Amino acid sequence: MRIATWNVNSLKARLPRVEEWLADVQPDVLCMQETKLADDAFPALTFSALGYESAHHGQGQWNGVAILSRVGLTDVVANFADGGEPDPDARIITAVCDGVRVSSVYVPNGRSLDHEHYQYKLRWMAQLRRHVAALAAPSDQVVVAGDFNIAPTDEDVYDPRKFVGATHVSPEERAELAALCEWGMEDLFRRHHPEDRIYSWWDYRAGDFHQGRGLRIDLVMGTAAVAERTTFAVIDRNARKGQSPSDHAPVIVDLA
DNA sequence: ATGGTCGTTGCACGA
Repeated sequence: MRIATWNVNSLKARLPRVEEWLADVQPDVLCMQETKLADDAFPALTFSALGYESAHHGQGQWNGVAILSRVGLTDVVANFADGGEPDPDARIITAVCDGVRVSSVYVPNGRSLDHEHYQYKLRWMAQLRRHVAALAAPSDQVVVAGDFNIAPTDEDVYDPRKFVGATHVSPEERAELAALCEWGMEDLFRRHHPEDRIYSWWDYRAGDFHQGRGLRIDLVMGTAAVAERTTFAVIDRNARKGQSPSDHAPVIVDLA
């Protein structure tokens, strides 16, 4: 099973690139973020014609998450399932695909450490853990994939000096991610690339992509039962090149 | 050293 995550930064703007990429890469499951579409504008028929079932949780112009699958798509849950307050933003959708419970997540950006949105980000990560725990046990096959807006370590940042005092790298955010690992999840890309400095997001400005100035903030987290099945992981930099790319590249993980 | 681009929408703002 090939599972991937991609923040497409507007599915309306990116649909041609996504279609081309699906045909090329042939993922079995794709988690998308920032579709920026209402549910009734989601191009389900386009994906159906390509062989994919889909589930979308959108709100219109901002946010929006989806899961495509050609290996089954059941038990769809939009928003959090922990019984707490629902997120007013469309940032998480969950489904079961061929025995793996998959969540597509778009973690709040945080904006700055002194911004209210940063507190929202920290609360969101805590609720994500309650959501996962409400639906599954650490011994189950569980994947949480998406744009976490957190670089797990300084190895995931092109120049950590430039991010002192910024979001995406703060100890509090990293502690939230570590807590997900303590529950029983692992960064599946890192498992296969323990030392490589490889990024998944580059600012559109200033030629950051071509200058290698990026962050690895798009993650595929998986429980041990999934991690043991992984044979390969890659970040598809080619998808960040060419005409009208997203500012994020897809992360791809293969399971035996 | 600074700022640089996209996407949305509407005539800024979020990332």
